[in-house]
Amino acid sequence: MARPSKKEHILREGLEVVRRKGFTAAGVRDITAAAGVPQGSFTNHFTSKEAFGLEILDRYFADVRDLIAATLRAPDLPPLRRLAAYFDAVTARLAERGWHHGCLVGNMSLESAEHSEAIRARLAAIFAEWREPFAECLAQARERGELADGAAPDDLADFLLSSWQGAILRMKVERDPAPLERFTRVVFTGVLRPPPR
Amino acid sequence: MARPSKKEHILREGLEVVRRKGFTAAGVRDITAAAGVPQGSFTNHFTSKEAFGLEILDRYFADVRDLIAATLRAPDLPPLRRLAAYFDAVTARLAERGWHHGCLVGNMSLESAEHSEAIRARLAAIFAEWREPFAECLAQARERGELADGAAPDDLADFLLSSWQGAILRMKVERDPAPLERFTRVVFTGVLRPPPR
DNA sequence: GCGACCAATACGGTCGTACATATTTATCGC
DNA sequence: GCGATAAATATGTACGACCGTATTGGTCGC
Repeated sequence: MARPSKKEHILREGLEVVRRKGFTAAGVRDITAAAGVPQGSFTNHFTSKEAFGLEILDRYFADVRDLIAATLRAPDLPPLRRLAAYFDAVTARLAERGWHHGCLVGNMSLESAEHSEAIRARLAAIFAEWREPFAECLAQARERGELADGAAPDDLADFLLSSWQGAILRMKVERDPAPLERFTRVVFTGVLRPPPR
Repeated sequence: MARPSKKEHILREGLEVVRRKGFTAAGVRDITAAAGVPQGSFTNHFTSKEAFGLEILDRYFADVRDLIAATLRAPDLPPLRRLAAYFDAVTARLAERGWHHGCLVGNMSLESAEHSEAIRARLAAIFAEWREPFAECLAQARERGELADGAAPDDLADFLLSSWQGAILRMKVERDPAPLERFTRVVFTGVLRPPPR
């Protein structure tokens, strides 16, 4: 066929640039410079910047899937513990970036969903997939009698996912983990309470 | 002084353009064109685009203050009713825009907080002020025995505010009010429950 | 006539994208 | 084995448009 592609390299470094600067503000030249490739390489691998945006979204969410597998689907933990493990793991990753960059999915939701119908649709699909492991966890918790009656697991899952995005938003503004900690505190003492007995 | 300034006009129309396109993507020429003024007028009234951004933030939040006064501080409603009135009023405004544009504060939090320290600081101040009427409402509800013990009013207020931003984010992606409705459903049945008796 | 505002134009730089050409490599006929 | 071929990738450069900002002079009201 042909020689080894630098596409992966562009995606990896480009994702990083977009996380730092935002999708609109990150120029094609910023991306290729970070990847150490000439400008033309971008055109070769991506039909447009929008197409590139779709690919980094997929790449980012693939990583989220791994995180979900390691936490929400952990085999030997009770459901609510798995939930807590997920939020803790994300918090640790956000800490690595000094509470600066937040979540690519959330960032592009507010920045790019309006500009591009393709990106908006992809984001919607991502959120739909994202909800499932949460809903499963919550359903299991209720089944085991560890979660009081209340909203349906699907509703609760979407609520947690959305609210978590809101907490990350606040974290970005305050550059401080307090909003994340407040989230887990309120959620695990107020929202996900055990049934009365 | 001098002849009537077009600054207000630029701010009003510019705010609209920024809400539609995002702060980065909205060019100075877009703004002046929407206001029907020549380009130079922008330079005359704003030392930079960043300064303009700070002013539209203030302008936007002044409107939020009015909404708060009309709902969260309504004299003749019980506290939790006032909370619901606030979320309903915001939902009505988002509906006017076809669930497209979300909240300027949230948008700039994810898009511009990283680019400009001045904007980040202003956003933090806005959120701090925003929390107060919520915290008051919640404290009153607890005082009147209409809200179960749990998280401190300050924590709960920030949690609600953040989570509401998250719900708006999801609304923007799905272009549908379902996330907003889910928010109020979960919050008013699960988070803000009455004390046991 | 002075200060505040309006108006027009221009600057240097960057944007996303296009394109023509060169280089590398897997595959296949032989 | 081996050279030809075709496909995929790499590269360098250029386009036209737009970016935020600056500058200059005109115009109005006090």
